[in-house]
Amino acid sequence: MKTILEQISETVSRGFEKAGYDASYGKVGLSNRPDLCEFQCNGAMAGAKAYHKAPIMIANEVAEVLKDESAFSEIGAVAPGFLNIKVSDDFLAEYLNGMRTGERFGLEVAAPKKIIVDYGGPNVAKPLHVGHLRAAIIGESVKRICRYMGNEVIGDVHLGDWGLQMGLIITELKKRCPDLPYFDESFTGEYPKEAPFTLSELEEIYPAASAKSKEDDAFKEEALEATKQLQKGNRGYHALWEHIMNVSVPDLKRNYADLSVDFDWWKGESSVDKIIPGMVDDMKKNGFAHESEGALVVDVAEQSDTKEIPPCMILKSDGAALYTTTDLATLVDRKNNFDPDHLIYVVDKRQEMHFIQVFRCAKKTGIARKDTQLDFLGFGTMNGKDGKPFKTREGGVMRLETLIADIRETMLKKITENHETDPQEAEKTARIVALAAIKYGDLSNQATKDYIFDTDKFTSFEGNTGPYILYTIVRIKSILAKYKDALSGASALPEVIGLPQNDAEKALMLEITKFSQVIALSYEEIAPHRICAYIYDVCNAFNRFYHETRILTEEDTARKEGWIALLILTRDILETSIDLLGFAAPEKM
RNA sequence: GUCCACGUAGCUCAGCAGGAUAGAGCGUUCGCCUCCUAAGCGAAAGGCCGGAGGUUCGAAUCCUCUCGUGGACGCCA
Repeated sequence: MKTILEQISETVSRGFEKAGYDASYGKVGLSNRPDLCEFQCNGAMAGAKAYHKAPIMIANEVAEVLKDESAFSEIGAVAPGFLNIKVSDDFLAEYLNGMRTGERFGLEVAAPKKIIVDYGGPNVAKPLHVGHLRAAIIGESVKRICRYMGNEVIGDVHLGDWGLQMGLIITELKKRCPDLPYFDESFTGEYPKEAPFTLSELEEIYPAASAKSKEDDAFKEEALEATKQLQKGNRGYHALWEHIMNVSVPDLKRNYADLSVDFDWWKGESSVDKIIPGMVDDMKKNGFAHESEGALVVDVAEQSDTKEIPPCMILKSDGAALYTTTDLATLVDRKNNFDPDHLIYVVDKRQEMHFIQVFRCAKKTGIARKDTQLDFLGFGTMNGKDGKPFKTREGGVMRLETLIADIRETMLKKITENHETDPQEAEKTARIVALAAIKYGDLSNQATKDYIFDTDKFTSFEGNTGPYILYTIVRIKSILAKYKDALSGASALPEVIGLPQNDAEKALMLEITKFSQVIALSYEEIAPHRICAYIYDVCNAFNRFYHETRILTEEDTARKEGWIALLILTRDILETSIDLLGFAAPEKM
């Protein structure tokens, strides 16, 4: 089904043609003067020059041609040359009924593409902290949007499980427990099945080792060497690495599940390690890679660059792989396993340079096809109320679990304050609302900008917040539930949406019609915040309508049934939209 | 130093394939519950869209310069 703007534009374009002008001037947009009209066309002013005619004359002629058009209840020319349009009730109701019966509410999708969204990047052995929140939330939403648009989409967590942090942990462990068999080079037996550390010990070991390496050069040297040994296949180190993974990954999975974030692939840097030697050889053989300052690099600077782009480093001067190496090898792996048309990296925007290098190198060396779309969606920093990076009161990095627990507690308090509820039920609802508060709070901002994580604001039921959205959906559900209860036996819910009965109802209907445009735009721009803005508009329109209309007590059955059908569509649109953002609504709250 | 992003109401943010009077929310002030969840709705006050030029019939939106803030600039990830 064509979007409402497309349909109206087509009609107006025909009008321009009939009046003797080029059809291209008939493009219609949303009105920016809702007090005057619902849709507007500015084509007459654009065409004035070409036709040497006053814009108002052109607009008048077009309006005259279209004055009997059944889709419009009003079309008029206004100085200096605007065409102001209101759609007819019949047209609007017909459009909504088309949405109701159409797949994806009439949203048209293009031929499916294969897309990989890379949006995790947590390091194993480290607990998730608030820095991982944005990647998870934005990436999950992007993945769902891509999928909704009919594409085949893979979400990959892309674990940091192969770099220096593993060497650091191994080295620190060696200092603490040198007698473990993993450090005995002559040991040939089987290593223990149980890890020599617990999760919380592991979480303590890494920061300790990291801190040590910053002060102690010898320790850092050792860690670098251990990293290299691990990558070379040292048996004991590899066994330790497996322990680290076995202890850490289940915990990561649990944390992501808590956020309703899930990945199709749990691959990591380690899973592409075997690819690296061959890839590097190819780059050398084909003349892409050369030595520079002891390291192996590929030049990626281009003539048109306005700044210097350093070469893409493939191997460090000690021969070890690094970030770029594994990212490139990952591209090789992904091509072999999935052959994606499009890759989207949801990563902190400070890593932009790195990805420019990787993308250019991949294209240049043929690791990515020339027509593969490589996108870097860099997100901004999550700041505290003071405008500085989000920290705990003590100034440390806050664990993600702690943050989520805090928000849940706040929500639980609010829910129990306002309503008497069963404690278990309240707990469940609090979890759902808390997730909405966090995710909506993040996604309603443009991803690329820094934003302020304000707990008080996000958990509020007032304003543009997750809880307000859920509250509105619950209101709708509540009416539908009551309506259903009153229905005799197995009668079906009414389906057909009727003509709007008042301004508030028409306004709600008009908001709903924007669905296709909004989803398509948020997909094109990879911009979930567009969906947030849309949802908020729909909720406001609904609440206004709700306030003016007594639905359940309406005596005119046809009217009432039309409203129920409209509520069902509103609910479905809202629930579909929040699902694209990565959260859901409860039945009651 | 070079390059990039951002600067919109007291605060937090939309709007940026140029259009008619720049929008929300919070906060402030004032109304509205015998009625489907008042966790709601309505209204008021609050702006030289950082500054200066330019392109255009028309600029918050495009271009140039300038000031301010943040970030990136080869062996961390």
